Amino acid sequence: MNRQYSDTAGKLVAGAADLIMRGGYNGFSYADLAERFAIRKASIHHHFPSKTDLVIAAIDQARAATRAQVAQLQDGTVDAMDQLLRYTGFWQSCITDQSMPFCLAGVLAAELPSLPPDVAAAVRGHFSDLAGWMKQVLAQGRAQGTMRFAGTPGEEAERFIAAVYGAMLAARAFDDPARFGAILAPCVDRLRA
Amino acid sequence: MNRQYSDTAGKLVAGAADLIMRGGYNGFSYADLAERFAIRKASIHHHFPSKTDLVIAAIDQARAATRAQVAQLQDGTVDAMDQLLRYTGFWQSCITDQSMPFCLAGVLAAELPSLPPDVAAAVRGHFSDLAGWMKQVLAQGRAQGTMRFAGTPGEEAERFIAAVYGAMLAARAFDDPARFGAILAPCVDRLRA
DNA sequence: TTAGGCCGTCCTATCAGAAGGTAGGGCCAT
DNA sequence: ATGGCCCTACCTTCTGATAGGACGGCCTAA
Repeated sequence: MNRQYSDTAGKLVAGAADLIMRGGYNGFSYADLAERFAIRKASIHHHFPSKTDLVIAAIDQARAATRAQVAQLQDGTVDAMDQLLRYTGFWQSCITDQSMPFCLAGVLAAELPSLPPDVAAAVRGHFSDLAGWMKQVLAQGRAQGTMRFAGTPGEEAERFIAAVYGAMLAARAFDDPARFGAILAPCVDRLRA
Repeated sequence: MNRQYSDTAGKLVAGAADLIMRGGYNGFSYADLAERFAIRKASIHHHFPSKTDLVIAAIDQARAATRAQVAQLQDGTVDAMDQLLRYTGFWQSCITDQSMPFCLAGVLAAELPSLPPDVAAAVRGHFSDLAGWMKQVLAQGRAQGTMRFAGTPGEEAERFIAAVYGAMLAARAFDDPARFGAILAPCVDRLRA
């Protein structure tokens, strides 16, 4: 469904995502990307006419990947707490091996007010996706009796998401990948029924 | 001690800080700043020869302001829990009235890997300051018997800081200043003895 | 008192390089 | 022969930065 991209276009999107994770929207240029893939700037413009097209494609790809991962977890065989643990574990390993040292949308969210409107909308879309999924997981956990928390699943989802992104920022600011898990562990434990 | 700046230089630092909070390091230029204060770009270079000088000055000013605020709270008349509440309350009001919609160092932390090394060092310095202060507040709160938490004050400080920055990011991502306080309230309550 | 020099501030003018982007052509597989 | 892909060759605007000069305030020496 999201394989409308040629090999090159896919490579470019992935490369853009990687650069954005490290330096944000204004932290990379077509020239950077061109150098990385030994291609000309104009060729990138062939696939993505403007920079916002490229960045939105990168965000959309991340959203699609998340949706795919979520769909896989939602076949009913994985219980709510495990879904949460896989989510945080996924990020822990990405941060540790530096393959994805930060959430793409997280970096962009930090500079939201200065982003082109349609990029900003895509970023907000990602957080909306994420909040929706997590709310559902928490509701399921409570219904299954494996989770316990005060307030609504929606409120608790907001809090947990904030904790995840705060932990990411802390891991980056203190230059210590292990801090991500150290910060989140008690948050997860607190949800245990 | 930090009033080595002329009026103009101070204005410029404040303006730079404001722009960075909204768009990050690469999200503003000397031209933006020049236009805002109806001054020429070259005049800014007179005060701050390079962009890193300017940005470091902005971070240093923020750190100095924090230190001053902390020193005021540490005269012994304000108990630990109140210090924490004033800290979060300060940010809540800044975010709500958009006067300081995000922590300067927080935005920069998101793009840390791509920052000039000396800017990155200043950013890490801010987080180190903050962690040191909060650890001390938490230790004091526990000693006074007004706070209770598992683990060391240092660990708990890391978690609380992560929660604060996560809440900031959530407020920005969901475009809802009230979310900051809503997310932090339970974190504060949890510390109450 | 005032002439001289100096310093801090801000200016005009200019620069090299990077930014995002466009026009148009060649090559190759269908 | 058409369409997709990538190229060379440009263009414009922005970016951070420099050189050098104008102006004013301030201190000092005559």
